[in-house]
Amino acid sequence: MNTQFNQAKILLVDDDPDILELLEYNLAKENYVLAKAHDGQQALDIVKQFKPALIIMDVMMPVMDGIETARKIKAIPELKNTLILFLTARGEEFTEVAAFDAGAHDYIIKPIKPRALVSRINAILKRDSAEESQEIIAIGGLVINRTQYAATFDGRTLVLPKKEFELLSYLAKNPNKVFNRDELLEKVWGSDVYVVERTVDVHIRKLREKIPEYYIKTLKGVGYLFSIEKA
Amino acid sequence: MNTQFNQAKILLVDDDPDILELLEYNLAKENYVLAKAHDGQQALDIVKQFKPALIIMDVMMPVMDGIETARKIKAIPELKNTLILFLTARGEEFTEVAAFDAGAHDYIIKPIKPRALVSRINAILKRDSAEESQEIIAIGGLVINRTQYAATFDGRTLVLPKKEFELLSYLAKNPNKVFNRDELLEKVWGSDVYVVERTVDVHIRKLREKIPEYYIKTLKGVGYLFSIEKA
DNA sequence: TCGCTATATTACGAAATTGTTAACTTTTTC
DNA sequence: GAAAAAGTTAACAATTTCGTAATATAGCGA
Repeated sequence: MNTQFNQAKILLVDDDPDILELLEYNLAKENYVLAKAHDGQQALDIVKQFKPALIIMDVMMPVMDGIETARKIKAIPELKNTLILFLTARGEEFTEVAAFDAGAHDYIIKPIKPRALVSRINAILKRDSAEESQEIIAIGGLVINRTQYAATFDGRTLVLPKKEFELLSYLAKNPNKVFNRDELLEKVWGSDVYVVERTVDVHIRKLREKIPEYYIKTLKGVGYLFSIEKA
Repeated sequence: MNTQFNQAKILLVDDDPDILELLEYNLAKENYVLAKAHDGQQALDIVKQFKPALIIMDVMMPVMDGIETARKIKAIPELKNTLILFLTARGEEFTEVAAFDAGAHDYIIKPIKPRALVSRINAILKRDSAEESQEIIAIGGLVINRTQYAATFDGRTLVLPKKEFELLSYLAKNPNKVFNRDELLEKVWGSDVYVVERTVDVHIRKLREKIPEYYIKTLKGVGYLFSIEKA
């Protein structure tokens, strides 16, 4: 089926053991890391430790229904961004509105067709992880258009050679995240390029001449980080 | 789901990241090209570069509300015809009149139902894009008539051999988009033609003799791009 | 505050990329 | 089938970008 590394964690929640098994069987084949819960309460218990990237959950469950469970999970700050996919039976009284309101990303109508399910899940998780080459990055007056290979700051055009452009793109795409020189070389220069670490400094400096200096901060001994906060 | 090529550009504007993500997920599935903004100001920054066909925007936003933003966008001559669709919460104090006054095409009441949203958007954009295979390309004084295989600049006839004509057509049809030599060879020469990459350079040069030189820009290490902007 | 270490800055040369020209080949036209 | 036009290639020139190293500056712990 699939030989690549998936490794994404998925929590399966359903009170019907058959469904759980069906899901487990099909997703295990895809190398996902799985956990199972039989009801909403159990899901809540598990989720904090397991921290799945995606939760596949039946809407209709005893004890606590899917909507309610989703709402409680979304209320936990560190799990706010967990993806949730609901399972619902055809004709089941199901308020689509309530589901999306509770933070659902999608839903699937039972009976489950394994092929469709798997491709849908692959799609959801691929999008989430594959750090897409977003065509437009906009943050703090800075607009980077990767299609045009052009960037503007407060409307004024920035002249950015390739390396500077790529470096700025990478930093701006991951604001408030620190990268050390090695990481930047790896991500921007590529894993096969062998240059001295200090090269990064020089490019950082050139960028600082073109955008507000404080946008790129130095954390001594740690790395560089893009952030539009002043202090 | 939708397997066809949409390619229409949509700008999403909302201060709630969850809504943005929800919209992004559902529209990306439809192959739209997306950009996101978190507030009105950012939307304004982006819009000039991105030139979306449609803007989906929350009405209530900090910094600058949707109505105000829409008004400013509509005030930019080249964006006058951009479609705008507002998002508004039920019961939100929302003057429909003001919205349409600001140039809105439609509005949607939250919570968002993805299926409905997508079909509504498909409908809006389909209606708008009766786009044929574009037999006439006109941009910045340049008029290319593919049916007649003729081109003029500022009214004067350009003498363009076939390859030059095709190359210019392709570039002008995709303004502000960068292509490297490989892509141009693929698209203009065809996938079965085997010529040296640098052949492109020579044709680019010949074109530059016939239209304002700055129309075709070189991005070192990246490719060529057609743009009528001067700098 | 001193001294050590990490980062900033600068300038310069090497490397990579593109521009330009002209000779050569292929295709088209008459 | 010859002449003209178009297309391709290759060589060399011009340009830009990049990486390095040397030096200056700043931050941090003792």
